[in-house]
Amino acid sequence: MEASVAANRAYHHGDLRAALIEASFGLLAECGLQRFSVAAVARRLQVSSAAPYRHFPGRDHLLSAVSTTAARDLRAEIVAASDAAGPDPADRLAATAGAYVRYVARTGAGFHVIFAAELYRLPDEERREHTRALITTLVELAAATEARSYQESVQLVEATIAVAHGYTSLYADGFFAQNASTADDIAARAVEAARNLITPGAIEVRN
Amino acid sequence: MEASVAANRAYHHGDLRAALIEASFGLLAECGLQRFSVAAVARRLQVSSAAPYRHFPGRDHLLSAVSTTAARDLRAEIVAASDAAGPDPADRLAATAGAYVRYVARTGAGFHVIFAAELYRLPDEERREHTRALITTLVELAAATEARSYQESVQLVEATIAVAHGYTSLYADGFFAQNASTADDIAARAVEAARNLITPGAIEVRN
DNA sequence: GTCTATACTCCGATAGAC
DNA sequence: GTCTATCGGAGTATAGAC
Repeated sequence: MEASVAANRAYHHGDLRAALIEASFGLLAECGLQRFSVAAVARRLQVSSAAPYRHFPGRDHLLSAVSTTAARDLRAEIVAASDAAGPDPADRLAATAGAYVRYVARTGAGFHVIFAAELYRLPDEERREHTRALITTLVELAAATEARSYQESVQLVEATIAVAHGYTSLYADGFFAQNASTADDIAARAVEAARNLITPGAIEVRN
Repeated sequence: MEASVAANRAYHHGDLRAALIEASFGLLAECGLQRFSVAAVARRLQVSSAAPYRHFPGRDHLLSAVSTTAARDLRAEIVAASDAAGPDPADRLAATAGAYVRYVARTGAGFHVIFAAELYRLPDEERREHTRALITTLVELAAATEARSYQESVQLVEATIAVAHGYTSLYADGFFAQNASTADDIAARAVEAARNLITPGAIEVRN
């Protein structure tokens, strides 16, 4: 997999396929999914616009590979963040919101890329494995809280992801620009918000 | 404002400008901001692709007009929803999340359109008035809760909007498609999540 | 105020040389 | 495996007829 030859004089790359995937993240972080294009990725790597088509049949297949990588890496960072959050199941689930915000702020590839509508019809088994694993990990973290049913766990995951994705999306759209907030600031707020909504039971104590 | 002449035989419209704005919402709801184009709106109204440029200098100016309308209408629905939510300030603020989800599900124009990055440089005073009014309304609803400072009110608004926008965004991306959830279902979940995170103080009671 | 027609740019994708 | 060259399509925007 890795390019064993240090210097690759021929044309540009030893492993254009991998370089395309990596460069796609940079493009996504800068321009978003909307303006993602094969031509732009090729420009970024200073190869011709035709070169990527030797490695991917089309734009969507490249995006599918990006989705696969993102699902794998995001899941790893979520696991790491929840492990670092300590033993409380609610803290562990809330930590995933922070991991999500930081990952997407850094790479540009969030759920809108991982589960992009244009990928649904694309039967990429590797991608589906990784996205399934990501969802499974999240649901398990939710199930460890006082969630009473699978349905409730799923809805808890959805709420947590919604918070994280909402903050991320608004951050990417420059909504927090006037505050000069960093990604870590936003991540912290997302964790706090997620933590609050994970334990609604405590609210009943008010009465 | 309204087309007083019932039938307008000449070409296509009595008020193409207004028709363009209205049709833009439909396009946004179906295709999203990403694929929004002047040409597509023109097609939808069965006018030539050149016609819109008699009313708007370019794509961004049309989007700015859409943003203005969306900010005005969304604010009105938020006010109505919070008034319908009763006297509790937390309930009133949480209701805005539901109003947001329903409005965006119906029209396709959320904060990503109202505060679209491409509009920042466009000095449209009418748009800025309406967006300011929208934000002010939200912050006032937040200030009515036990928020202790302006900064805390703003962050409460941000959290509420993040939840609503996150649910909306995931809904638009088809994330809840397998559940066959309706927009009202999602809105209800957004309200519940928002309600939970607005009163974090109750959590302290656990200890 | 809307039309037709057109120029320009960008992207997706393919053909064929090397 | 990458190149150059090219086609077809879509979008932005303008010019000029009506």
